[in-house]
Amino acid sequence: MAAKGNGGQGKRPQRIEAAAQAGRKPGGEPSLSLERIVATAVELLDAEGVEGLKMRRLADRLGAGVMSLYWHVGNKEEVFDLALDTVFAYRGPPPTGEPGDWRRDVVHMLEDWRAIMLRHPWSASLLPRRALGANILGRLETMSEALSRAGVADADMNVAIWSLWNYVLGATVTRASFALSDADQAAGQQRLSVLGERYPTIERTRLLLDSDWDGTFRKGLDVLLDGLSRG
Amino acid sequence: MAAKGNGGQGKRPQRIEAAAQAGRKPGGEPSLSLERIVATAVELLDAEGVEGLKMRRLADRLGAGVMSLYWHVGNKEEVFDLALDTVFAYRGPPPTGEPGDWRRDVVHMLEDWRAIMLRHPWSASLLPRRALGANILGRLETMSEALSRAGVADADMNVAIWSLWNYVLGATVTRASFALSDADQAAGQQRLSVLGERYPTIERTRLLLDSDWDGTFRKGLDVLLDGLSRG
DNA sequence: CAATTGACTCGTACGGTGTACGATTGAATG
DNA sequence: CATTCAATCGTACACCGTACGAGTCAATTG
Repeated sequence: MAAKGNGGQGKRPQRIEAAAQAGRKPGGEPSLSLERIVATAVELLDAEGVEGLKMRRLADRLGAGVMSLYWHVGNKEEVFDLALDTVFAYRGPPPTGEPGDWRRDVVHMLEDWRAIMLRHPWSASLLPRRALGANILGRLETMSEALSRAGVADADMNVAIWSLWNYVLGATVTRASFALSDADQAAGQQRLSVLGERYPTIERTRLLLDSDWDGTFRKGLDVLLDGLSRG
Repeated sequence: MAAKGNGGQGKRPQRIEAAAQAGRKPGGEPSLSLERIVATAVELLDAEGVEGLKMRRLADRLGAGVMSLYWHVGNKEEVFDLALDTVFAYRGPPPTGEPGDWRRDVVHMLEDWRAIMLRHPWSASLLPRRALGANILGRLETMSEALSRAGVADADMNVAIWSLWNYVLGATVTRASFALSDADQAAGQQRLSVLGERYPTIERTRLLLDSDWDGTFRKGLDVLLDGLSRG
């Protein structure tokens, strides 16, 4: 009730069907379209971050008036939803290798997912507060199928799926957040000076300093997969 | 560079020290104070969510003028940072039981953390984009110590810490996001109708429907702890 | 052909936001 | 009393998302 959280598409009269026949500039550009808007939104998010996405700026990049966007989009929230789900499209594992290798498939999908979130850091911070789009659901389905093939019983499926899901989401969110907060060196240095006194174990293990994020991610994932497939 | 990401406190001239001697209302209220501001911000966040926190509304609740806040706070971002870290304070495990039970300590802390995030759902969605405050670092330290006691070598510590951390963060973020998006029933129903065709495995395991979140969380955590303590 | 429709674009305007700036208050200090 | 300084607050401004309605053109219809 607090959040508007519009899961399905709204019931605006606009843009029921049809595309591209009227209203192009004298130059001859393809005019506006939902695809172009979303693609540009992703560009802008990549370049400027979540708070850098303003409707006016988006319209500028598209060479259009601000209000023209609202024929296609409804509101700004919807732009976020669409950008998020667009970015999470999954092409599936490469066909090389044996077809039955469920573990390879799962790892590939999760690492692909993580790579996307690291390439588009805004997506990690946006995911928590948006409903799941088709592409995200598709990834869940893909993972469920693979685990089913791996012999995980339906009764244990929820634990398995959510454990993996949570792990990847958490890993990426953490990683993205650290990459950002380390950007300002001054604060980092200041943090270090306090570290030795108040957080001795953290400092000893150099937890925040030279974590091998990729390796750590893989190892933790292995632990999880071992435990889950063992039943 | 995209985000301002002010890790440490700023260098505003205001509020270096001192508190409470001047400027109270004729009534005799304790006037303004950083503690009161942050506490009220948490109240407001609990009641209205992230986008419900406006400086004017916060000032109203405090019976103060809007700009009075800015003597204490710097900007709105800082209010978020402070509210977040305040909420994550940890009192430590209950002293009952044997002192050496590392696993109980770790589980207690993680479940406490998760409970907090579920009680304050905004905190889960805010955590991804903010730097770690003192209380969050404290939790990392507590966990490191417990794992060290458990016999985890320093070399393996990063994997252990981050795996657990990621798991809890992901689990809570996911949980909070689902609680919100299921609030609008209409969209949920619509999603179900599509589910059977496009996502058969999801539907068969009733993944999104009757997940036992608490039980699932515990089981996944056990898998992880088993694997990690085994080395 | 002219008239109508409807997809699409966009300028203007409005209410709401965070906050810069300077005026104001009142206790503490000389 | 005069000065200082912590603290409060009203006004004003730039910027935001977007409601509203007018404008443009291709396709359709008579």
